[in-house]
Parts: sequence; C-alpha cells; structure tokens
Amino acid sequence: MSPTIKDVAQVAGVSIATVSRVVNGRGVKPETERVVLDTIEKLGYHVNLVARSLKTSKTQTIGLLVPDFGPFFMEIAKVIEEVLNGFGYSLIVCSSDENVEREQQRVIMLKEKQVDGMILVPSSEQANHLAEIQAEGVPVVLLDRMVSDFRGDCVLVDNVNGSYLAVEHLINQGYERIGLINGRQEVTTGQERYRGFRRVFEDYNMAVSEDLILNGNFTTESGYALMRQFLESPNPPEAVFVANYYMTIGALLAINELGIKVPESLGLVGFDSMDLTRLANPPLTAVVQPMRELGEEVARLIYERVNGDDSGFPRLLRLKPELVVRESSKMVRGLRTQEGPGSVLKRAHGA
Amino acid sequence: MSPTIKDVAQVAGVSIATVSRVVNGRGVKPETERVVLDTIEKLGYHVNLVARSLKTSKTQTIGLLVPDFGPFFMEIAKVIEEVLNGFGYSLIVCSSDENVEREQQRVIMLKEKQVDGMILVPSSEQANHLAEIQAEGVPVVLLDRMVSDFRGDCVLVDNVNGSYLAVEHLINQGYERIGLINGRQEVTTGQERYRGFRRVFEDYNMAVSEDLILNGNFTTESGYALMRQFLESPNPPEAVFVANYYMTIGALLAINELGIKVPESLGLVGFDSMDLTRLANPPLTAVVQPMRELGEEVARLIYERVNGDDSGFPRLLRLKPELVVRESSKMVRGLRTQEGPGSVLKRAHGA
DNA sequence: TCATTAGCAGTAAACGTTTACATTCTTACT
DNA sequence: AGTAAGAATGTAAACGTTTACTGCTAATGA
Repeated sequence: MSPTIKDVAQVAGVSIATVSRVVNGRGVKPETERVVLDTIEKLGYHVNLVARSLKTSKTQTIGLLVPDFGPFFMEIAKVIEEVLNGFGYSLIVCSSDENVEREQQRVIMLKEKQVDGMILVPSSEQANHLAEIQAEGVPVVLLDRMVSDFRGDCVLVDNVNGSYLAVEHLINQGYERIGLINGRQEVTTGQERYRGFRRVFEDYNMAVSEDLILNGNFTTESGYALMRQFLESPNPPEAVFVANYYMTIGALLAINELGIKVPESLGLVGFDSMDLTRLANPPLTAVVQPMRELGEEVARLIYERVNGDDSGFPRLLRLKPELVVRESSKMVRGLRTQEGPGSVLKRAHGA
Repeated sequence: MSPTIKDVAQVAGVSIATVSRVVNGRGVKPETERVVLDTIEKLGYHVNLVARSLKTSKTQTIGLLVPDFGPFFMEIAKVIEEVLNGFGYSLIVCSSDENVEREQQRVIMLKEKQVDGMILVPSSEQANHLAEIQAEGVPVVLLDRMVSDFRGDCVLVDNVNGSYLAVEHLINQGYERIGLINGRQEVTTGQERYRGFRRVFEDYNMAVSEDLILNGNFTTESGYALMRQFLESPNPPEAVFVANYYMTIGALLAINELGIKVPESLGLVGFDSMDLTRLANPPLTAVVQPMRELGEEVARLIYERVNGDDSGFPRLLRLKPELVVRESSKMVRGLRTQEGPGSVLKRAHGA
C-alpha cells in the first residue's frame, strides 16, 4: 500500500542504500539528497519503523506495567511519557490488575513486542519473571514498590517515614485512639507504611490498639468498606490514617455518605494530593508523594539503562514524601474528651 | 541474544516452518508438536512480534491520540485499553497538547509505527492529515470531537443537549444572571456546548448577558482565572455553567480560595462526575458524559474497522450525557433578590 | 498390487529496513 | 596526464517471521 524505500529508490533513480542514507542523514551528495527528498515528498513516503526495528533490534519503545489505571499511576505515567517522548521513545502502558499471573503475561507480551526496556510496578514479591527478562538483556526498573530478592534498579518513596509523619502529626494534635486503614501487605508500599505506623507508637511509647487496624487492599471499595466499619463500630477511632490514595477516596465517600463531620467527629489523614484532596470537604491532610519527580527519575533511569549506561547498578532512589497539613486533622480540643465511648455516628449526630 | 525460531528448529530437529506452525497452532503431528513445544520451553523461546508484524503487516496495536493526559481522557483511555486488550491489541497513547502541529507529528509517528488503526481526539478543525492517513489504508475513528470536512467514523457526545440540560436546570432553579465559562471554540465540543447554552435562552425567551460569557481554553488554569474574574467583577453572575471538567476544577479552586459559599452565593454547574465532583465541597451538579460507554464504543468500532468490517461507514455515534443534580445548584430562594448588584465576594462575606 | 489422495514437513521467498563491503566517480597532486 | 585517495553510490546479506509450493510418506480403494 504505502510506498517503501524501494519505490523511492526506483523513482529517484538511486539505490535503496542511498535513500536509506538520506533518511538517516548520512553523507550523501547535496544534489542527490535533493532528488531523494523530493521523491519522498512526492510519494508521501514514511519509514517503516517495524522493519527498522527488526534490523536494528531497537524499537524505541518502553513498556510500563502498572497495577491499575487509576489516577495515581496515570499521573506518573503522564510524566514518564513526557520525559521519554523527549528522548524519542514511546510508551506502551498496560495493567497487571494487582495480579501476579497477569503481570507475568504482560511482561512476556512486552518482551515479545521487543520493548527496549521496562518500567514495572510489581504486584507481589515474586521475582523470577523479572530476573528472567533482565537476564535476557532487557533493562528493568522497578517503580514505587520493591521486591526483595530482585537485584536491580528501583525508584521508590520513603514510605516508612511518610506514614510516620502522618501518624506523628495525629498524635501531636492530641489524638489517641488512632486507626489505620492498611494497604496490601504483599507489596512493599503496604508493608512500609504499616511499619511507619507502628514505629511512631514505639517512639512515643504508646500502645497501638490492634483492633483499630483494618486491612484493606488499596482499592477505593476497600477504603469505603473499612471506613464504614470504623464508623459503625461501637468504639470507633478518634482519627484514622488511610494508607493510600484510592482508599482515601473510598474513606471520604463513606464519611460523606454518613454525614460525619471532619475533623469535628473524626480526624483524617490520607494519601496524595491531587486536585481531589485539595478540594475535598474538608480539605484533606495528606502524605503527598513526589509523583512528578518519581516519573522523571524513573524515565531518566530507564533511558540511561537502555542506552547502555550501567553506572551504579543496581541503583536505589528513595524520594521523600511530604506531609501537607490541611483541615481534616485539626483536632478540636476538649470536644471529644467529654464524651464516653460510642459510635462516631452518635457523636456526629449529637446523640 | 534470545533464541529464535531457527534455534528451536535446529535443536528440535525440524524445519523452521514446522516450528512456526506449532507456534501458530496449525496442523502438525501431535508427537512433532510435543518435541517442538518441549524445545521451546527448554530454550525459553518467545516469538518476536516485530518480525511477525513485518511479515504479516499487522502490529496488533492501536494508536490513541488525545489532547492531554488529564483525568478525563485517561479515564476513557483506561476503558479503551481494557476492551482492546480483550481483543489481543495493545495501545500506544500519546498527546497532542491541543496543538495541531504536534498532532500531525504524532499521527505520522503512529503511522510509522504501523499501528493497525488510530483513535483520535482532534484538536482543531484541520482534516488533511487525517484524510491522508485514512487514504493510506489506516482506519481512523474520531473520539469526542468531530471535524466537519472529514468523512469518517465518530464517537461523540451530544454536547448541545448536555449543556442545554445544565443551563435549563439553572433557569428552572430561578437563576437569572447565568454566566458561562466557555470552552475552546476551535473544536466541536466547545462549539456545541456554547450552542446549547444560547439555545436555552432562545427557547425560554430570555436574553443572554453577553458580558457573562467568558472564553476559556479547557484548562484548569483558565477555569481558575475566569472564575476569579467573575467573582471579582462588580456585577457577577448568580450562577455559572462551566463547559468542561478541567475548567470546573479550576473554578472550584478559585471558589474555595475566595471562600465563596456555593450554592448560597453562587450557583454552579460543572462537567463530568469523577470522584472529585462527588466529593467536592459542595457536591457538584454536573453534566456527566458516559465515559465508559464512549471508550467501549470507540474501541469496538476501531476493532471492527481494523478487521475489515466497513459496515455503515461513516458511522456517527452520539451518546447522551446526563445531568446529575447535586447541591451546588440548589437556589436558595429569596436570598439573592434582596441584595443590589455587587461582587459575590461582598455577598459571601456579608458585606 | 498400483494409482490416487491426504496429511505432514521442508524449501525458499518475501516483508522493508540497515550496513559491510565493493565499486565507481571526483578531485587534486606529482 | 596519470594516479592515489577519498567521497559517493551500489550490491547484497541479514534481521525473524509467515506461507505458497513442493515433495515425501502412508493410507485408501479398486
């Protein structure tokens, strides 16, 4: 259908090698170049990158494998795309649905598509498929989550301290019964945030109420369900820390649905500051991760690796999160202490 | 590096044609198949899709070109990915930044990558590059926006009626001075929403206040700036309709920043119901577009086209948006009529 | 028993590039 | 003018597949 290099060569009266050289800007005589360029224009020729890739064994494509297409990872994907695009690469994004088998399938698919490198947010501690790909010469950089027995580059956030900051803030505000809506313990982000949570209590010499730890799975649905569980329990927490963005949304949904007043009846610290956390009712105190930086770093790193720069392998970048204090965690002193135990619902509705 | 079909053939002691047949599930004798399959397993062979694509001239890849990587289009991209993935296709997503030249570049790039088809959200009325691609045999489906002199498939939303519903609702609530934060007039979504706005006034036999129409460009920033302009003007509108999602966020930001009470001091109808509009303060009345359906339809359609089904070409799908009424547009009767003209700021702060 | 056919497997060409190597054309120097 | 060097171009192989064609084997029917 479309003209090929051969057609151009024929029409221009030169060999295909010459056309190729013109296309790739090698040394050809200016007048020959003119002729070829004109023919290319006339015929509407475009290089076939599939053919080029086969020959050069470079696709100028990076695979990005995320656990879901939610706003958090999409925000990062956007940055990655921008950076990589600047380097002349394009991106194939796919999702593992937080599911190891699917992750393995997708990795194979990306390998078959001959991506030059992969950025991967692992959805478990499984490492064999990653090592395998790596051994076959495809650079892999882990993003956001680590897997312990994988030796390779990682770009992460300091989650322990992120959640530490959040909970410490709650304690400093005077909250005592602090609940946790916990993330998936199968991945490092979940583990580290949990670790940070406990560490604060150690450092402040306080006991954690084990019954105020609810295990979620990072989804909005689980955030919603667990927040409801808290709110409807006979002896609910005074404040809750939610360990990721999607669950924060879910928790907020539950809170709004039940008409709970935040922070009057419940202190809240969530995760990540997109427009939503800023505009939420009330504006949410949150651990915010440096998403842009995360994307930039991981994009730069995979670019280096793909271009044969192995300096400092395996590189581990741990970026610092930040606590943004807004209104959802402002303790209203004196209010809570006057009441006996009871459902937040009662408190909220003045019962 | 990685083993090829040739290696497998050699080790298995068969010809490469046979290996190929095994891989593609053509008829080979069961025992031969076993041998080949075992060798594939042993060698860790994976088909090279680049080579296959070159031979078959099908890449099993669809290009998606959006004007930006914001949540609206990403939400749709997610659906498209899911559907297409089910058909065995992958997606290359890229952005035109609402810029025609960049759009043209990206289109060429996708063509060079030999995508089997493209889904495109045009960022102008320019059609020549689209027609060209189409003429070269690559199916193109337009999404969300139309371009008038392009003859091809489109999956759209009925924007005229979307914005009609919104403004009619405002009028029915009793608002009279209704402002519009308008979208880009270079694209059909912007044009149609504007048309819908005016049509309501015609139908209700009311005059539009031309000074209450502010022209934005679909970005959060412009939504913010224009809402501020409204709020700080001497004679601000009683209610505002914002013509897309990003500008709605911006408007909300401005409103919160200035501490304006909605709907007490200002009625508001925005666009699209993501988590944000639900959780915003106050919950937002919005024209919601059927994003999932949009994605599903466009994915299905491009799949059909790519697979040679040209039925009904050019197909035009116009999906219906829906008005979700929440609190931001509940007129508080009597309140406003007591005041003379003056900045909303004054009203808001009781001055 | 022999011809016919069906089922399998192999051979080789083709997809559109890039590039090592070979060849031809320029140019300039002796 | 002759030649050597260098520049410009051409030739052909290779990248890893798929697939039309060919040939072989074995089974079937008369």
